[in-house]
Amino acid sequence: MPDSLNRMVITPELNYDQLTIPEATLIQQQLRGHLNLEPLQKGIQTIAGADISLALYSETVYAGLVVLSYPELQPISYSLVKSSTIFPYVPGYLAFREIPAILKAYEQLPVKPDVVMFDGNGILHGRRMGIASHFGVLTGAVTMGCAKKKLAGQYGEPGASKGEYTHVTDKGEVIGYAVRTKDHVKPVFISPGHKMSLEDSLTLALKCTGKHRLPEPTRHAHEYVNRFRIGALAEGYYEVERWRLF
DNA sequence: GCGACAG
DNA sequence: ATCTTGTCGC
Repeated sequence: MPDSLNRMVITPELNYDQLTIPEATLIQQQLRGHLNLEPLQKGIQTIAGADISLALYSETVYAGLVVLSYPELQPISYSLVKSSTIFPYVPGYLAFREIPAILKAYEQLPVKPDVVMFDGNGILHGRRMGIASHFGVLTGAVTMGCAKKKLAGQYGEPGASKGEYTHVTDKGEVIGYAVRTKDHVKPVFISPGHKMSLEDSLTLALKCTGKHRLPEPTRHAHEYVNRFRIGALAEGYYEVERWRLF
């Protein structure tokens, strides 16, 4: 890999805007060699959801992470950062468009979450390097993906009840799951990103599922960045206020 | 060439 | 993803 591209992979101040698709593909192939899909190594006490919101035809992106307590799933802190991107949305290369902004929000967190769940895929990707895996390898964080639509592979329709799931396979290997998180609602696509196993991602996704289709981490993240974009929340790091009865 | 195609 | 209005259901 050319040195110029290698710097793009390890530099804290990422700038993917000038990359061509062939160069981005090379970076994904390089990062793939550092993937770790072994089982979780420690207990989980916090899990964050990461997402971005943007206005149509605008290069401004509103990124954020919402950290939840686990297994209670109550928001305890959040980080919001306004940034910009010109890298277009290209299926299979979402990471190059969203990671720079999400990384800034992540760096703004004084205490990192035990797991980060992305609105997108982990290894459920043609080159096994979706945004969750890309971010994980880049930062060393434990990550997983939860997409609302299938990006790659084949799968059978899971049963209609909440909790039922099927394998998503590609080229003979299981790369994720189609999970029914709510009765009679379209399934979501779950896959490990980094530092967790396929089974870990499925277990965590189900434990993070409440009364909505989307798991609590990404559901809250989506809600927060949208409120940030419309001006209801300001950029910065905050700890959620709570009314305690003792 | 044709169909698929995260956000 | 975002743009949009109403509508059906818990």
